[in-house]
This record gives sequence, structure tokens and C-alpha cells, in this order.
Amino acid sequence: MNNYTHMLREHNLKATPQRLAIIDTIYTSGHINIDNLYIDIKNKFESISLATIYKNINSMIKNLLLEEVKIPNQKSVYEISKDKHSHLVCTKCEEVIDVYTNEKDIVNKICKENDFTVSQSDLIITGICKNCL
Amino acid sequence: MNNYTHMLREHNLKATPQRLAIIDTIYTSGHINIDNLYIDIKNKFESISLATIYKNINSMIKNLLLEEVKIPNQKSVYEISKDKHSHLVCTKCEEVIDVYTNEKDIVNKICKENDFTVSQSDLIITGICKNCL
DNA sequence: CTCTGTGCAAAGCGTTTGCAAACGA
DNA sequence: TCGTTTGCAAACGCTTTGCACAGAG
Repeated sequence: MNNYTHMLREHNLKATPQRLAIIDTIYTSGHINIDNLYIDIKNKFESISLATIYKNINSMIKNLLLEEVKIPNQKSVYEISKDKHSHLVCTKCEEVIDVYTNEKDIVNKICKENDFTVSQSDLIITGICKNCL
Repeated sequence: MNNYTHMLREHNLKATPQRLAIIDTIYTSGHINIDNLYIDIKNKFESISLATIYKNINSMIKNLLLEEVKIPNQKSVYEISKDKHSHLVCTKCEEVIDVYTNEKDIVNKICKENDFTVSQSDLIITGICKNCL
């Protein structure tokens, strides 16, 4: 039983070939939006329907296997759930880069100052990546 | 000539009653999503159509008078453009609170470490506000 | 064997568009 | 007056749903 199968079962989802293809594509790309996900999977798995992709994305998000990243002025991308991190988004190549940094410090400071009980925080930095500069 | 009229002209937009109502509502509420904006403006301005609100929101964003705030798992809200700040979003009362803090420090650090040229950054903190606790 | 997932087509929903009339400057 | 904006209805595009069949466990 491979890794992705295991991953799905751990999140109470059956391991179908469609789902394995979806996870493989997201995992390989790092971050991907619905359109590119569909295009990519169509290559591996010709008979898949867009509805199936939507249904699966939604159930994987509900079961915490995937996360949606909302980006200003662009479509959302999806990523495999992983440790807390921030995102750099290049407006030229549209690449999304994970950054593991100490966002927590500033978030805790803000929350303390405002008596706010944080459950989630998202830092998205938009600009130009080093390759595009 | 009132304030809002001035504001619109400065952004190369004609001051129509519909637009004044839109700005007034957004200004008064601080942050508001399309649905509540429409409901609120219908009260002041019965004949307005949803299409007009969409058209105006879009042109005001294009002309930098408004900004869209994308929030995880909720509809976007709109705010009058103002100095750079972060957002606290309460998942209970749905209030959005502006926080003027030094997000810049962490953003600059991250960008330096990744050779990334920042043009925009957004920090959204989701949780429970002090009133709802 | 049972329950869940798939694929198709249709429905749904939020947003945008085209157009004639109204309006702002 | 001229160019822009409005309101309506229709169009659009993305996402979800219903259903019969297929497949996972």
C-alpha cells in the first residue's frame, strides 16, 4: 500500500485511482489551482470528470488533507496540509513559495494587544520572485 | 461639495448618488461584503440594482478607492483604501478589525531571505474577538 | 455485500455584459 | 452637449447536485 493510499485512509477517505491522481498532482506541483489540476489529471486519467475533482477537493479539505490558499487577484490554489507556513506569490510566474518563518511572534503580539483568540493566521506576500527579477 | 464627492473625483470617478451611497455604507460599516452592502443600500436607495453595485465596486477597486479583503472560508469584504494594516476576523460575529502594526518587519525579513521583491502583503488572523469570548 | 465514489448532464448561483435611457460635469 | 452611468434582462462561468452505474473495502 503506497503512501498516498495511506494518507487518504488516515483521513477517512477511500483510495480511488482518481484521488490518488489528484493527490499526486498536488503533491508534485506543490500548489495548483483547479484549472491546472484538471488539465494535469486529464493527462494521467483521461476519463476523469471535473465534477469528480470538485467533489474530491471538497472532501479532502473537509477531512483536513488539503488546504485552500486564497490569493489576492488570482484563483485559489490547493496544497497538501503541512506545518504552519507563509506564502510568497510571484505575480509574474504565478509560483507560490512556502516560507517557514516565525509569523507566530507577530501574530501573538497582535492578539495579545487586542484580546483576540487566534485560531488561524495567513500571511500572503505578493511580488516578484528571484527567478523573474 | 462633500467629502465623498471629493473622494470620488480624486479617483477620476463621477459622483453619482449611487456611488455616494455605496461609499457611505462602506465607510460607516468599516468592512462589508456584497450581500450586506446591497441590503443596506437598498434601504437608502430603493431603485439601485445589484449590477450597479458590482460595476461600481469594480471601478472603485480599479481606481484604488476601495480594496477587497479576501478572508478564508468567508466572502470577501470591501473597505476604503487606507494605510497598510492587518485584519482580525472574528468567526463568531464576523466583525473585521483593522490592526496597525509592524507587519513590515517580518515581511522584509522574509523577503530578504528569499530574494523576493514585495509589492503587497496581507496578514489575516482568524479567531474570536474579545466581545464574543 | 454494502456503502461510497464516479461521470454525466442539468441545475444553481454569483458576477458580468449589452443596451437604451438617464444623468453628471 | 458628450461621455459616463444606470437599471434591466440576458448571458456567462464556475461550482454543485441528482442519479444510475461502478468500484473499494
